Amino acid sequence: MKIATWNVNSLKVRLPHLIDWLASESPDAVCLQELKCEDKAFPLAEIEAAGYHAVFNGQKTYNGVAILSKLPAQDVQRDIPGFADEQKRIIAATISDVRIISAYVVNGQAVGSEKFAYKMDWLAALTAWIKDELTRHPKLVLAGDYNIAPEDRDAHPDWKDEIHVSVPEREAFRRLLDLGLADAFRLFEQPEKIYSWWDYRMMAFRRNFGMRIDHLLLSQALVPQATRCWVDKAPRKLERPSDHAPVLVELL
DNA sequence: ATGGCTCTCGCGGAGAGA
Repeated sequence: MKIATWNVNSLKVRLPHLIDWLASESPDAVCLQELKCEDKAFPLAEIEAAGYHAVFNGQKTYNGVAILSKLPAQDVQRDIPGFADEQKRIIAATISDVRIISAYVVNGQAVGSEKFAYKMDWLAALTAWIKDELTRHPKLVLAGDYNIAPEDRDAHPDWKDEIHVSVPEREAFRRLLDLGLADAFRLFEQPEKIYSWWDYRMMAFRRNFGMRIDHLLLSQALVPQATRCWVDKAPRKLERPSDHAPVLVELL
């Protein structure tokens, strides 16, 4: 089973890239973030024509998440239960016997800002909810754009103590791992300087001035099933790319 | 080097992203 996460930065603009990529990679499930479209505008016909089911939690202009899957999704959950939030950042579904969550974590703008406080509150609510989900679903994948580079080696060294690499954010990420989740990427030997996001400016992609902020966290029951995890940089090289590259994990 | 992109809404230019 191949599971991917990809922040597409507008599903409408990236649809041709997505359709081509589904054909070439043939993932069993794909978590998407930053759809930037309402549910009524979701391109369901095109996705179905590509051979995928889709469940989605969309919003105009901002945010929006989806799960595409070859098998139909069951027990679909939208948003974090009990957490009042206008922003559409969560969708969860069971595919086969695996609970899959597509999460678009708050950006946070700047350490100490109001948006940063929202990011920390949001992560606390996510962590409490995932703890609960794990009691019901031993096989769980928490996939998405975390807007956190977990360690120094996950960001170009010019980033220091700023948003995405700050201590409080990294502690929040650690609290997720402490639930018994494992960063699939770090289960395997990896080359250095692998990132999943590069700014559109400054020729950042060409200079590999990026961060690894898109992650697939696996529950303990899934860790022994993981055989490979990698970032697919190919779609980032296309014309009009998303600023994020997809990340994939392969499970037995 | 944090600007200098790219996206959305909507028709000019602002806000957000990371």
